Amino acid sequence: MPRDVLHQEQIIQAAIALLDEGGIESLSMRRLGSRLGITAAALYWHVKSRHDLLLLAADTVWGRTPLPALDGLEWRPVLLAMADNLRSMLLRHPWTLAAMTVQPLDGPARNRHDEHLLAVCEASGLTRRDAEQAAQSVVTFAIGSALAATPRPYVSFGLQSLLDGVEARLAART
Amino acid sequence: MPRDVLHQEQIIQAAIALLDEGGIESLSMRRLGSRLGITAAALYWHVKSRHDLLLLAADTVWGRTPLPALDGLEWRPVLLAMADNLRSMLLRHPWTLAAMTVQPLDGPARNRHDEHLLAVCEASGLTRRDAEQAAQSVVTFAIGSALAATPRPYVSFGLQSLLDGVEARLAART
DNA sequence: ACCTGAACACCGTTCAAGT
DNA sequence: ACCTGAACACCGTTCAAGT
Repeated sequence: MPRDVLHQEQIIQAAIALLDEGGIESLSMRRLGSRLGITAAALYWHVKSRHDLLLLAADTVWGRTPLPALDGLEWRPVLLAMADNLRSMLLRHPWTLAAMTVQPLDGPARNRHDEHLLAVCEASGLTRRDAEQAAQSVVTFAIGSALAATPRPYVSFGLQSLLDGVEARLAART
Repeated sequence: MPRDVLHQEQIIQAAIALLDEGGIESLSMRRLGSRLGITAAALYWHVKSRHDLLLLAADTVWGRTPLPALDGLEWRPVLLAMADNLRSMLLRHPWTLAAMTVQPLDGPARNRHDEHLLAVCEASGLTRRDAEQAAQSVVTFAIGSALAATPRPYVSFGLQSLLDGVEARLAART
């Protein structure tokens, strides 16, 4: 188990390298194997399938998205930063978007990111339900901006408007 | 040209059928050919490549998204309807999302949709620049909601908040 | 436990050759 | 103008067999 986990880790890293270089098409079991000095068939000892490996790779890069500290007082800039970090990670690894089209991701890293976002929204004073919706809206917009290749100033406009709307809802409660 | 265009049209329709049935993986030139009673190689007379065919198919279904009339007075419900129509089209043909990851779409149908959205935003009284940003924000959110599999009530929250923000910007101008 | 070799059932694309 | 056949260089996955 310790040895095997290490191998799987190596395989995922090599897969990410391949994906970053040539996109989703360039991840083939044969190519990946030869890069690791191994047969394509041998990969199946460590990984269930190409499909599964892709999901593992996607969750891994998701885990590289920085999560800003929660102790700051302003929730808006934190949300903006998280959206921007997520968007730029998705643009840096566009194959993650392709991975999402084959199956909704919910690896541990992705879940940790979602929970962090939710925590920020709750800290703003929104009700639990509104915070959940606000958090989901932010990821939705960030993911959409990557897939739709939305230019940065447009992203900023959309996010600001969204948060303005959320803030109005918040103000209406007090 | 008349005959050939008809053939290309048939090929695209058959491709869409295949894609709707089994997703992006199930569109193969060989399978498509055999469904049309033709060799895979023969398809290349009508279509440049599989990649190209996929983009043609995506633009075709984009063209099936209804565009609401512009004569209504309320821009908000029109925008909400357009976002909802787009989202449900994307969910009905999830392979369009995969197509977007291989290349930003800009077929005629897609462009017509974008222009319609822009026209609605401009009719609201926003400046040209703000209208462009608002329109882009709406597609971004709709596309994101399909890829992120955002549940419908969450989509509604996000879109309402976004439009609240836009409306505030509009009110500030007058 | 981990890996190889060979096999199966596929791919996209090109291109000479047919009609 | 439109299509076929054959070929090339690939795929993912399984599985007996090796160590």
